[in-house]
Amino acid sequence: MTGRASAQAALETRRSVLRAAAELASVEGLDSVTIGRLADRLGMSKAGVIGQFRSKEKLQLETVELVLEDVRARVWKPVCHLDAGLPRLLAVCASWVRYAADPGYSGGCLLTQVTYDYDGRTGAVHDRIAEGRARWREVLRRDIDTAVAAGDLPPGTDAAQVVYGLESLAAGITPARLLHGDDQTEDWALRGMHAILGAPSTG
Amino acid sequence: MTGRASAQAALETRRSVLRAAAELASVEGLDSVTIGRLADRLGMSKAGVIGQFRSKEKLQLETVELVLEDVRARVWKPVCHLDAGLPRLLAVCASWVRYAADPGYSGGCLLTQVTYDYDGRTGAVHDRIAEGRARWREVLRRDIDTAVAAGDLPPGTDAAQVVYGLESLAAGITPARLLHGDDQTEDWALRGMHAILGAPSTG
DNA sequence: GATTTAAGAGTACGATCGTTCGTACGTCAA
DNA sequence: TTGACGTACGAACGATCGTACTCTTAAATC
Repeated sequence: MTGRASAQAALETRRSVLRAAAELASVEGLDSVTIGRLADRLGMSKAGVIGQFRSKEKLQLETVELVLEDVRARVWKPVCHLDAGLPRLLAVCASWVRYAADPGYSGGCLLTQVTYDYDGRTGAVHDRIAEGRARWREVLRRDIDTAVAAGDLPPGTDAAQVVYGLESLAAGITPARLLHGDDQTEDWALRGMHAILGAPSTG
Repeated sequence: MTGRASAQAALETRRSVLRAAAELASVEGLDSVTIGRLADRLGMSKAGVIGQFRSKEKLQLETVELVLEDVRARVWKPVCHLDAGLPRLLAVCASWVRYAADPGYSGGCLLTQVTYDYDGRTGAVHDRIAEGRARWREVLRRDIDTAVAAGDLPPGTDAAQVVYGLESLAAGITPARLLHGDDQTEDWALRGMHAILGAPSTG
């Protein structure tokens, strides 16, 4: 059997490695995260870093898993208890843009970064990102359909088009912030989302 | 003096290197473009590849310059002769999304790729991208202001917000296409832009 | 036709990449 | 206390990175 204290210490190590990997990846991209640099940054040996995972790709995948969980916890979880349909959609948009504008990584929202980085590649990371995004789209689409059924959105609304607009506006926050220093990105994105959803934007 | 024929051959080499670099960068990102892989792909030696440029960063910068020129030629140039204001804005949107949906690189629009890749970094590539995007924003903003003055957009229109919406919708095309295989991204983006600009979307 | 010039090949350099090995140390069960 | 187990280390592997050099070769100028 695995010892308890050592297992907990190992878990602690995993988390610190993943946290460092996420921070680094947000700035320079997921494949600029090298074992050696992580080892240096953490004061560990390369073997100690990679030993927790079995390969670099596994480490990358776990990093993706970490950020997906982070988004789920900070964007979806605070609003999932609300009434399905437009109310929850508006709340999702608010927490979404808030997260994107202040994700806790110095290189901006890591999910956006990895999404645009791996969209054109093949492999496990691409597939995982595509799957995660597809699920998120599904969540949004369901609430859009509910809103249409409730009469909160016009009948005949193209849910896919609405989803596209929302995710594009959310993803635009990071480059606007980091390339131009825009500090109103959260407002811009949220107002755009409200326009799409037919909600009045309070000044 | 530089010979004419050899200089032309060298220029040919430059272009083929840059074209290969752009194609590779669109898929795997600008810093996955290594001298060795370019040399292999082009059937050249590493020295022959890098000899045209003085360092890898110079090659990266010239690749960025190439794609900026490409966008200018294929997005802006076809519509720049139109009347300033809303007419030209609508035409820009059309050629913009058309370009983003079919940029000629197998990894999607390279400008979008590099933008989201380097937004959080420091260095010459980041700075050049930021400068290019700032100029593009300026072009858009001017036509928006003209449209407002002409009464084609409501007075009090927030030009920065409109610009943000347009560039976000354009940038959303690539991941939607490549991650989910969406083939209606051009429509989605264009309709979203028309909604922002208050133009009716013809079905 | 001889001289000059530059493009590109070839080779090598030190650094770093991801990965694998043997080993030392600490923790648990027996 | 002993034995088994797992963590993390240090060292080393072959491969590849960007760059710097020499050398060949072909074109341009005289």
